[in-house]
Amino acid sequence: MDSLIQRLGEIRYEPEEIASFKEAILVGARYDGEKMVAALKFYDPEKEEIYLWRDHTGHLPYCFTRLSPDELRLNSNVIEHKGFEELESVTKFNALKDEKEEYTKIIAKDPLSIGGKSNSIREYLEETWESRIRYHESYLYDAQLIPGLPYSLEKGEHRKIIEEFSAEAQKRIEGLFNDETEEMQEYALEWTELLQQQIPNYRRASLDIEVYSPIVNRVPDPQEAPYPVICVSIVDTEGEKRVLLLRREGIERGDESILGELIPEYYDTEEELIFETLRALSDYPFILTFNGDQFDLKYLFNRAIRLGFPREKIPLTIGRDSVTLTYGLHIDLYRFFFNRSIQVYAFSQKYRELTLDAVSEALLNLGKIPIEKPFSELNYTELADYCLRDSELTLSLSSMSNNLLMRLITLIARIARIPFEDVVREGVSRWIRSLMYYEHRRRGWIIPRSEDLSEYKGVTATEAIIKGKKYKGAIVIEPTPGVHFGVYVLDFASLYPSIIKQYNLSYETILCPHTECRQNKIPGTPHWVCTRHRGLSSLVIGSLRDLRVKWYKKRARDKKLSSEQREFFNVVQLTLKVFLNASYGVFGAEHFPFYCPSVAESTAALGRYAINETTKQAEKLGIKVIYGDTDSIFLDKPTEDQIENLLEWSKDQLGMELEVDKQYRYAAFSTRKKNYFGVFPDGSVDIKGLTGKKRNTPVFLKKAFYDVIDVLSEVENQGDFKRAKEKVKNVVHECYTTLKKREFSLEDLSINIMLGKPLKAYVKTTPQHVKAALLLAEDGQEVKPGDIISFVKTNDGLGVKPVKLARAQDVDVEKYTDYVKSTFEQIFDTLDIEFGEITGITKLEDFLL
DNA sequence: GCGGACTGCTTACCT
DNA sequence: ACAGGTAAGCAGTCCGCG
Repeated sequence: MDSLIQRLGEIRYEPEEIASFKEAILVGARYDGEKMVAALKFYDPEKEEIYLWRDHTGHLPYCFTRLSPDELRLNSNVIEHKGFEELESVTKFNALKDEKEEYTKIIAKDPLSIGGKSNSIREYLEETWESRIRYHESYLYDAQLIPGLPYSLEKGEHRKIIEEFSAEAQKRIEGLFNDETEEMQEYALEWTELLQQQIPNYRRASLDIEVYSPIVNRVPDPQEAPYPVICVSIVDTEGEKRVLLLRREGIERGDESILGELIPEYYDTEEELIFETLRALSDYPFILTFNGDQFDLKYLFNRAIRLGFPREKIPLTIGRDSVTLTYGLHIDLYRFFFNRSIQVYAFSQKYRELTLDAVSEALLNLGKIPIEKPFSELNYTELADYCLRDSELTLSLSSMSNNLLMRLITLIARIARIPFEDVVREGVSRWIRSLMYYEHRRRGWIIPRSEDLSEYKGVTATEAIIKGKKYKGAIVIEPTPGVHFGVYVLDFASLYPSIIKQYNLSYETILCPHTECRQNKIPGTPHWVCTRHRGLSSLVIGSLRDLRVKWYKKRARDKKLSSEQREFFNVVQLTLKVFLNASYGVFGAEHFPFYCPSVAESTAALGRYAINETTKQAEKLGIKVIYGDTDSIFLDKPTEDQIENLLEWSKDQLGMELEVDKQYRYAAFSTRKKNYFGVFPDGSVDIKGLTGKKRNTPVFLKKAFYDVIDVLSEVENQGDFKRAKEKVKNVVHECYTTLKKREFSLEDLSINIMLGKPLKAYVKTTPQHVKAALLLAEDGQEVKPGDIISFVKTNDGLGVKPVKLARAQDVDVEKYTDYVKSTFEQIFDTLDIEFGEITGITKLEDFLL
């Protein structure tokens, strides 16, 4: 062990600090507590190395107060604070009041002297501004540094490298923004410049570890790290694959041929195994894991400590809920895939469950290696194979679709101005917060405290339909039940961002201080909007919206471009979509630093206004509106002229772009909102909100449901319904009788519901899936939030049993027939008119007779 | 003591 | 830690019932 500790010195601990480089991407930023300066990490794509650059400009942490320097000098807690450096009088623009103000900048020697400890300077002052911004971010904003962009370094001075983009492209973009203000044009050009820069290849490796556990189904606690690490796999972008195994007594080799060319490395001691792992980790600029923050790297670190490695020599830094590398960057894919915005908008909900198996199965069509035996009983080869697959999957997730994931991270970093490791660990509201902070610093605006905002802008005037919500949201138009042939769906392209742009919404423009603006009312609210200045968020969100709609989305579909170019434009438009979709919501989110419910409320109110006015206009033109939700209206057999007319009207009267989104051969509605299906001219089907589609629906019912949909997708006209009816009847009848005869397996009957919180957090009620989960827990299985509980309905006991613990005779068939009935009623109700007139059948029970 | 009406909780979905 | 609106099933409570 002593010699190993000695050899720890061989492991590269930090990136090299060099005086010059030609081109490297800014990827990381942190505060160097030892040297007391900001430290930046740059990635050189040529040499595939990380460089360190420490600030030498003398930049220091600070915050602001409204006290004058003289008043402050009376406060000895501040002036005599050991971290106090100096005071400086500054003028800042207060956008809430639309006037300049004098502030005193309190400069400190280190970030913790400003805030973060009980005796920090901000604790001795009643009011401080900008004292809660993390130092490394504050540094980036002040230096106007943008992560994700290439820089050069000469004699210790870095410079942004901007690759000129073609004069032609520049002209075209300018052309698109001809009708906009100069300010808007500037923003559009700046964004494009930022987004079009090359994204390099990132040299990276993925890591996965396996740990011995004496208890089956129990993952050892990474804080304690009580048991040995028995296997480590590392796979990199150059194609190298390694598996490191710990020799243990009584373990067989197994058939190594299943590993192909790979030769596992065997280690006699765990210390050597961990040493080699740490050495390998420090070889790569980027290390990818799947849940490494919570498990793999945390376990490695704590295990290393436990084995006697000195903390300061281990090339890992452990945080409250993250583990970072001292040399490279740690990208935890679990954190990124967990991000709702990424899940929904970047990957269109292709994966639902947040496990490596589920995510890779959904995105790569390849899952983890199934194992039947407990971990401790696997032979070396089986263990190696299993562990290797996890690393391979993790790396593949970052490489698929031409490195989509790495590109997304880079682009988000550029827009939000945050380091890569924060992109992966933080949510969209933090990204937008960062972008807003950057803009404030650049403009010399003081960043308002949330108290400042709520003082003037905290009011809402509408009442939400849902109890407990803060204001009224979108409207859903009551559907006209029945089958409608020839339906056109029109929608507003990014409705809320369009509204924010068009109506100048921003925290400083809503309820602004000028009396003459009070006339400029938002329909449906008592709020008014500024007529003097363009709002910051209106400008930022507006320019991003226009770029996405007018440039990136169009180019992503431009057949004149190579598929590679199109793909790039598509990644950019996806990234913009993530930001835009959250841009309205954040203003209604309390934890957002620019929380401004009046902005959110006004946005929603204008959305209702737009849809209501459009509906009125459609009806004026003689078109029947059969449904609508938030930003869309469904039209019954409109003519080309009528559509054209309505689109024109919207552009002229609302200033917003209404588009034809889709067209259905027919669409079927019941009386339920958010619940319909539509058949496209090519026979494919759009299903919205129907029970049969939901992920908790048992397989047997889902299958019957999709069989029915198949039949209905073939219906071309009213006349076809008669034959379709017979087929549908057969399908449902078959399902019903098979159920009655108990011929479905338990798996077919299982209901799958996700556990939303820890079992003990269910204090108000005990839903069925929780009852089932409690039975699993009793049986000794680990159950945690995010797990999908599979259970069947039973006659005995609690009325439910986990599939794993149930027997066929336990099943409550009656309960399942209710389920069948309610699922198909959603469809039958829509067909009521046609079916009903012929047979008088509306309810399933009658239908089956 | 039981059952129907009602409210609230929970999940999954829609935009 | 982006928002609100809707459907569905069930848990739990209240109230009436001579």
